[in-house]
Amino acid sequence: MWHDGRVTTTPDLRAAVGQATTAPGDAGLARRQSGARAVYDLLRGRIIDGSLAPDARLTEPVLSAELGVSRTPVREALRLLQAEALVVELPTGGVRVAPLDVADARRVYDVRARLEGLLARDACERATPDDVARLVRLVTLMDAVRDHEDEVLRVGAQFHGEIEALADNRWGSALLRQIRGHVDRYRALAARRRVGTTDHVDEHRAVADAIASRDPAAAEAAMRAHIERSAALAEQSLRGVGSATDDLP
Amino acid sequence: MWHDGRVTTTPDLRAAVGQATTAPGDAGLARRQSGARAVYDLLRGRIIDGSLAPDARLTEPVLSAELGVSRTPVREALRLLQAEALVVELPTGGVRVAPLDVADARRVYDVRARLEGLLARDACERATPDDVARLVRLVTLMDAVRDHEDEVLRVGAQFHGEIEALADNRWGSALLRQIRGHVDRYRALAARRRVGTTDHVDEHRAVADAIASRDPAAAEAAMRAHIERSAALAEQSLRGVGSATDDLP
DNA sequence: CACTGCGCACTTGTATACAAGTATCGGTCG
DNA sequence: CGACCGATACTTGTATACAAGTGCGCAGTG
Repeated sequence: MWHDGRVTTTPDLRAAVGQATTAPGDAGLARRQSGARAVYDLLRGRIIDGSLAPDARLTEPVLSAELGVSRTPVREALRLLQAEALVVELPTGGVRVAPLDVADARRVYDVRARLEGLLARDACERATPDDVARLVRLVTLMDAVRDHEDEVLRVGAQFHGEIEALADNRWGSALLRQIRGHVDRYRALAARRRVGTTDHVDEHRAVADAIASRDPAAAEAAMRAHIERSAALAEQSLRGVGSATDDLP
Repeated sequence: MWHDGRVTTTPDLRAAVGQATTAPGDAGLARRQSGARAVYDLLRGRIIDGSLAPDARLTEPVLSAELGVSRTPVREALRLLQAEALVVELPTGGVRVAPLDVADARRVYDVRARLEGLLARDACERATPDDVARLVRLVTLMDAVRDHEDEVLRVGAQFHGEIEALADNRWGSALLRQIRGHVDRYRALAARRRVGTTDHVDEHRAVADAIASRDPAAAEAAMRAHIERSAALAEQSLRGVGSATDDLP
């Protein structure tokens, strides 16, 4: 499955398009689920989880046929993915799934560290006492579930989401969203080979404490340090998985 | 012209499409100048320079007619602009030129400061003695032309481009490109009302010195400080131009 | 005169048709 | 047997046709 260039197993693709991943939380946006969006969501998920292999060529006609839509929405979805750099343009004009360059993962995390650091700073400058209390509560909760890694991850995501919401920084959020797909992709790749873990609880607590102390610079530094430790861990986990991405010449 | 929602004057639009802004420096990329790209370049330029007013509604049929191409490339160009946030989606599905929110300019510069800071750090870690010499030479050149503001700006752009090239950080560059249009847009808006200037020469020299000293953290800090001073200047210049953007309710 | 209901014109989203360029594969020739 | 050449099939890019949903305006009415 990993090396197969096409959409394998063909499971309810046509069903997925037209309904797509309708997250229950999106109650606010009553968007007309344009088929292009559905195709985009589908392909994006498959690229991130690896069922669409790196370097796999994606052509509009075969995607059209397999998904049961015309080329138009497929084309639009591919352009969206291209803007997100999840697919790269071939010299001839087509696209292929972006290669997995493990060395580049570091770069993704570097950028993420700066952006999330900025958001932490902004959050610190805007947080009300109630907000601070909520962050502290999340850290306490994380501590309580610290033995269940997936729970820790879930609470962690919630923590970061809270920071992002507090920051209310449109540009920071937009750019973070731009690279989130790649972060998730590397994370999915490293998931199988986790070699260790940092102390998520303490690192998050450091961020929360800095915000509680109303020290924006400290908040930024703590968040940045946290992401950079995550980066080091991911890098360590990824080292050696190159054997699973034998696509580069 | 400022308040007119449509493409005014209609000067050689059809001529522009099909040839487009073929920058002489783009010799490396022998891209088939797809009409969609030409439309994108054209609209992007008009949004940045203000000839397409903020909040102006852009509809595919009229753009098609005025540019002499079908809706397909127009649609694609609009989606690219949307991904870049230079146009925003209307609830009904159409798009309009992104409003000019002066308060948001600060956010753009904040993000830019982090990204360029990261690039300066990376550049510092990779620069060869020759590279350092080139940067120093640019600062010297900037000093020599310090009385001609446009020349200073030109050399400054070259300096930043050199840093970016040295950094060789795909993600930093990609995200920087994402917001460059907005930076240019605010800069164009502020150009008419420049109220002062920071000492570009000294600020750039600080960056070059840090890199020459092989101090990545200092390079990052110097670049970040430089951008933040530019931000303060732009903010100051922009204050009061709200009268020129009387579009919000 | 204000309000309500209908109808039109316009918009986007999708599908399909057409043109042009390119890589590939087979055949043929040296 | 290898290399070159031509034709074919496939790709993207563009144009056009069709369908559906939405807002706006106008007329009629209380």
